Amino acid sequence: MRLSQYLAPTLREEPAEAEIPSHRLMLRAGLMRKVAAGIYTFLPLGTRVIQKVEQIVREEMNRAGALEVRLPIVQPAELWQETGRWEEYGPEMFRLSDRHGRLFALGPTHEEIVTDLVRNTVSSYRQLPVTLYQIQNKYRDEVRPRFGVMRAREFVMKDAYSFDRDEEGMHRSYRAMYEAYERVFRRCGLEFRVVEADSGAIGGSYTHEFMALAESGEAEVVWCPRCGYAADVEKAECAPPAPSAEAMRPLERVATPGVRTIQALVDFLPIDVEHTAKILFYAASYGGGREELVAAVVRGDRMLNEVKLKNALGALQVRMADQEEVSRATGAPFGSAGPVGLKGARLLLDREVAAGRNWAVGANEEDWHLRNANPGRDFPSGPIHDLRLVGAGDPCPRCGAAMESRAGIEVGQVFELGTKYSEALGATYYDEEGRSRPILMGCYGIGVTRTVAAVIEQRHDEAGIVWPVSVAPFEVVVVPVHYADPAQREVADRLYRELGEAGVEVVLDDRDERSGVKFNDADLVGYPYRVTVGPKALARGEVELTRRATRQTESLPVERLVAALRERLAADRAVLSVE
RNA sequence: CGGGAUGUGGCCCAGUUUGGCAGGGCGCCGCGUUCGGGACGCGGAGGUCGCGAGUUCGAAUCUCGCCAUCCCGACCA
Repeated sequence: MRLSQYLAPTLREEPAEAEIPSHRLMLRAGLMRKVAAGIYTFLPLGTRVIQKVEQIVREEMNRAGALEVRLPIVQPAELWQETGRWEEYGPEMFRLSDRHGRLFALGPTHEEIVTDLVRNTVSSYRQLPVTLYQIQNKYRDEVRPRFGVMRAREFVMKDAYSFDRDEEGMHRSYRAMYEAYERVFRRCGLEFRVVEADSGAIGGSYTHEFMALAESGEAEVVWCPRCGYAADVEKAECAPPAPSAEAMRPLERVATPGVRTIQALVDFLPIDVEHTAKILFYAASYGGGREELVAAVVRGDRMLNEVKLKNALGALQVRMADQEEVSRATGAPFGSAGPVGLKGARLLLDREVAAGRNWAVGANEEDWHLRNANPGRDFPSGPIHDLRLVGAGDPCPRCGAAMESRAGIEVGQVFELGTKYSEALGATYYDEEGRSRPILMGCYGIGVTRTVAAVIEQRHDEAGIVWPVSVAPFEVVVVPVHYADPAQREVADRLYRELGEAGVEVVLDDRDERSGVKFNDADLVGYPYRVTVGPKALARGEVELTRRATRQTESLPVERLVAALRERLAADRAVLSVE
């Protein structure tokens, strides 16, 4: 491809609307343009990168035995009503109606459609197992689209669904996808961790997330450097606290005028923060409009994990209760609540509070606190749950070593669904004895456009993107310093032609621009290699080969360039290889 | 949905406080000079100042309403 005939509009200045590196660079390097919040047009360069990732995904899916299909984006409401998700999915689903007033959704995911397909086409155990996948746009009307394609409303996703006769088969299918995902992300050059995750609303039992480590990530990964335990912070546990050896001291009521926060309490008494406990009030909803006020007690310096709270309660949703709700139900002034004598809310203790002694807590009375409150003596000793958010430094639940934590981008997730959808939609098969059985399902997603963003987050510098060869839009750019010069033109044209013939993905920057413009664009777009054809080296019959990642340049004879470049590319591919 | 900010040519921004000719840089078109890290000169095109009302002799600027975009939070298969 000749850049003079290509559409790669790079921007000299930082787009005002973009914050994180991948978003800024995708706009600046001419990969995409915004059309509306969370909705983008992909230009030729961006399209090529997406296709590269798609192709890697496709190869690994096919290798794992999955079959590619194309399911509709426009999906009838009836199917979603059958599983109850027409209501459940809420405002995140784009909905529309046709000219007859029939309701449809733009697919945010495809469990309903694919299960409908399978219930109508699969009836015998002989047809199982089967795994179907597609690579296609998905639509989710996110509350807050942000960071470019990181959280978009229209995005490219690979989604796969496995169908098995029994649990064992489901585990096998799951394992196959899990391994395929590891290969995909390794080939894309991502630094990632596979973590245990909360199954959330999708209702499965077993699930892992694939997290690309990056500061801009919206998720947090906690892992143990010793034994390898790794989990999404929403799910992460830590080793249970040892029961306190302290003797219970007598309960003491202390005047604490104006003290409303844990920090103020620590400073005022004074007391160490490890002996303070706080109450967090939540409104838990269980469906059918049933709501309940919940009081969760955790150590003063801990954060509550809302996902754990939700799971402990078996609630559909929890939200922090507001001041007014709390004082109405408990009669306790906000900021002075404590577990001793608390009324009007369901009390839950974090393990750490249950195991501890002599807590400083609110007295349920303005300007008063209690010291040496003890579970079992002064307030109920249960129910006990693991409610706290764990983080860096907490002991590993498996081996006790101090864990580490980093932000991550969720680029993929694998789920075992069991029979949730097959039962709702009546997807069954007949076994060898002619008995009808529900099909066991799994579902597996990769955010393709998000993966592109994750690669950029991990691989960029102040000048631009630093693509790994596997997903770069082109592998090499040939830059004649001054294309109008006949000698340079002749060599540049020849190298461009020979590289193309050798199967290298190459662009020729034949634009009538100054060399500085072309060099800067080459760095911005991030082609892994640049071949510079300039008068200095050319006088010796040489050209320069520069590696984008290191900026290292070597000069070599024109006739050796093609072979040398093929060698370098082969070596780079070997690094990303999964063989 | 709560909080904050911003909307002026394709891009980045000034002008709004104190109402008075719609500006600069980049990019774009033409000519010339230049040519190893975002050149220079000359000439040129391009704007309902987010939209709608209102105040005023006069509104990018003041008032009211709406919309869009971005950030933080809540939310998130």
